[in-house]
Amino acid sequence: MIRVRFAPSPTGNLHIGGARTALFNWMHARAKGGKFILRIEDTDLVRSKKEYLDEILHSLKWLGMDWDELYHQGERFRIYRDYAQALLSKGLAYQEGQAVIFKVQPEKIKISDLIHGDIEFDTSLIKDQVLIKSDSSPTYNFACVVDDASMNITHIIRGDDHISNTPKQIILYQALGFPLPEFAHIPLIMGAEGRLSKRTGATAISEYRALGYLPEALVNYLLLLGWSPGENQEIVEIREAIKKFDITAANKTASQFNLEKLNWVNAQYIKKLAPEKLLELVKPLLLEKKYIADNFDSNYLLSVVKLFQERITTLADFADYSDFFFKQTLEIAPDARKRLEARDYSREFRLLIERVDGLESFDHLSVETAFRALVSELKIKAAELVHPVRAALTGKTIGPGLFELMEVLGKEKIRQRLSAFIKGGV
RNA sequence: GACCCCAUCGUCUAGCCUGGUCAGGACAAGAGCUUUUCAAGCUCUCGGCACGGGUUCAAAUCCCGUUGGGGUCGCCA
Repeated sequence: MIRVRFAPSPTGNLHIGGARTALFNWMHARAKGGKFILRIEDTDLVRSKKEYLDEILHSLKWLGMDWDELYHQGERFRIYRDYAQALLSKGLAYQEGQAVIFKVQPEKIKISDLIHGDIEFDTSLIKDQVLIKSDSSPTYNFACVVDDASMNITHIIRGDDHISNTPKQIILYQALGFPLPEFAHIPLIMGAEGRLSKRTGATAISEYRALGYLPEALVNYLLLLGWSPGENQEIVEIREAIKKFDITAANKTASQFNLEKLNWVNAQYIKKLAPEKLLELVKPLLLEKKYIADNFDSNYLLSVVKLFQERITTLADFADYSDFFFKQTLEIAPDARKRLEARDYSREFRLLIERVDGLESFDHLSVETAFRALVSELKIKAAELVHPVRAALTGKTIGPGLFELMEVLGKEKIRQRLSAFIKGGV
């Protein structure tokens, strides 16, 4: 039985790199019918915080990763002490004050990493290792080995940055008489300028959630960083990805996080959504912005959603782009105002209101027919009236097709908004 | 500095193991089509095997070195 683990430390949020490590572990377990174990490494008594733990758990769930077992190192100090005691009695460790320290013997260690192949280390370069600190808490490497062994972890899939911890851990496996697991060190995710940091963009998974990225899209993108489903495939559903996943096929090279590509993946997922589903996702954001109330007409909302589904990159875009459908008083963007002030459109707007009001069946087709008839009579190009009308109705110079949005907006709002720009009233 | 890891378009990657297909795709960028705008979509273009040696009839692919990048050297995890 394959058993893997993700072992976050609740001293910060779940970030992009951690999520990818968790994902590769989870994928490996799910691909091979194994178990995915979550182990909270909260041995740092000072920096570990409950809020971080909650955030990590929530982010993992949001991304769709479920775990089969959950452990907290904070509840296992007794176990680490006992193993340290055993090493003490075997004469493999010594005490220094309250601390227990492992005596490192010089030897050559060779591991066969599932991703990197053979890696050799010389332990004479490693100094004696603290197992139990003076405050009686275990060190990372010690607790990690004791737990990985006692939890029967078969594959340790973790970041490249742990390669140099590996020999330190292997000598502990040997001293404790534990069998060695397989190791797979996956490359790190970098930012544009070196390390991925908050300076270069969002790092926490929760930030991406708030920004309006879909978990499926984020997972898909993360998967593409260091692994490929093959056959030039970019968009891959998680079920299919699990079938194809093979940890030994993961890349060795560090990859750079690229927001543009994430945006593209996210837009692809949004486009694939059923409009009703997109409505559900977008509704909380509109409620939060007070654009709508809880009992808002969902047919109207659905029509608006359909208008924007193909043109948004994130869920947050929706609220920004579609505000004019919900706000009572319109904000006119500077470039839209310029359009409206180019000349006096009072006559055209007045006529358009009349035509629209007179329409028996009101949909984008009939609106367009009426509109085109009007511009033809006025002997102007459609575009000459389209742009100012859009500006007056939406406060923007960009957006969905004018006639489609007019259909959804309705006669009443069209009349109100156009009137606002008619000199001397209607 | 020591030790370790890595090296294909600007970015993510396929190809590498089992040398021999114009080095393929995606994002971004540029152009065009479409068009009432912005997107989307479609078509095209630009652009890469870090460098130097070997091995071989043949090297992105195997070997060595150089350079470059990254990681680690805590009683943090």
